[in-house]
Amino acid sequence: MDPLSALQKFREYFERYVPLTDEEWQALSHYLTVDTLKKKKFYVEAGKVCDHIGLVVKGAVRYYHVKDGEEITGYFSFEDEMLSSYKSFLTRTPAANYIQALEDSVIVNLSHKGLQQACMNELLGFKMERFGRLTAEHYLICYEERITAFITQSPEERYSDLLQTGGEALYRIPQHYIANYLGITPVSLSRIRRRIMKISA
Amino acid sequence: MDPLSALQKFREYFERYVPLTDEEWQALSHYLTVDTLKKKKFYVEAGKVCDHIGLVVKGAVRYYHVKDGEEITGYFSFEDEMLSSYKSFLTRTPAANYIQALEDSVIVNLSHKGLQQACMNELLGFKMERFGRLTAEHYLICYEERITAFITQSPEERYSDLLQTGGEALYRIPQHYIANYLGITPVSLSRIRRRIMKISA
DNA sequence: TCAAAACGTTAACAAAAGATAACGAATTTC
DNA sequence: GAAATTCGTTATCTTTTGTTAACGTTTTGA
Repeated sequence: MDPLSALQKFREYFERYVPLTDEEWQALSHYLTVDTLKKKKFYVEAGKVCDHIGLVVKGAVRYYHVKDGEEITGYFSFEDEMLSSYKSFLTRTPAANYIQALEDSVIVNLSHKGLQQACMNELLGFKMERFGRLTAEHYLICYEERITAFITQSPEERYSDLLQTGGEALYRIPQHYIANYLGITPVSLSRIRRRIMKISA
Repeated sequence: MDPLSALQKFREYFERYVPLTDEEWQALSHYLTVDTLKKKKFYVEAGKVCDHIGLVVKGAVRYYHVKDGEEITGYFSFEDEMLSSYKSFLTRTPAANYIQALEDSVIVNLSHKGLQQACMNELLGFKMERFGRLTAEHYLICYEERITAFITQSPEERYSDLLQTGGEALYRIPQHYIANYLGITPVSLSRIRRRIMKISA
């Protein structure tokens, strides 16, 4: 993936929230970098401050925590999704989680400093602020729904729903990561799968 | 609680995120209403669009879903916290949940239309946008942490943590609501409480 | 004020999930 | 291309949770 079409993808993503003039885009793109992240490499590591926010233009990453020496995967970002350890990025405190590339990936990054400068930019400030609000709102809604699922649904229901809504991206993820995502063990997910198989068979 | 000091509380809350001149506050307060919500009355009902966002100035509310005829409590807002059925408010779609007063409450409200007007207001627009972003980010972080707890912790750990961080507000809430909040049944929470009692005794 | 409803706990049993280990298959790595 | 690792499933056993029902207590509301 060449840098120019990567940047173009970022522009398309941004303009889904806030339209830009060519001049504004010119100014904004100044603050962006196009980076590659090889499989298994880290976008963020626990204990370090996450200094950027990015858009996955190609590839996929997983978010995970380490508890009692075990990795627990909590989330994924695929093409056309933002990624960051949001709390760390927003509050400038050390991240509690790792973000690691599941595949060779291409990411368009905006550093914390770059974002600050873009927000102070006469031309861009208002639109950056608006983009930030809409992005935060978007994830707020996603998280709200996920919490609701934890409270109102059984693991089996959560998995069934995920199968319906998850799309093909699901098949790129190892089962035991999905189990973590659902809040259960891999062994338990395997049993749920067998139960569902029998019903639908 | 008189309306003026209720509004003053809203200003203080707002200025924790974005400072205002007296003139700006004058303009903003124009869009606000001070409402009372008697115990058991609804701030929002499932199926209806949530048309406002508010600040709890006095009292407390609970958020709940109804599934298979059962109420499942997912969240609470106490004094000095915002409340809204965010997804419904932001996307103008019917709410999936109820919000009900746990106590007689006083709420400073901003309607969707009021917010829009405030955002278009020459004087206020930028600051409203910024307040919206910071508020969304605040809840984003809260939700992120709650999801992490579901994934990485047992119900017992979640309850222990809640006891430490929850403060006195916890004692105003019936146990079975807390059980729902933790994603378990009231019976299960009762057992967890007994286990913890025995350990600390 | 008094009956009704709501609440928290406990018991008994069923169902589900966690922990651990084993196994072959697939994938990775050198 | 061979050895090592990872992965998904299954089995066994233990622990936890869910379900239902009962009970005394507190709170609510007419």
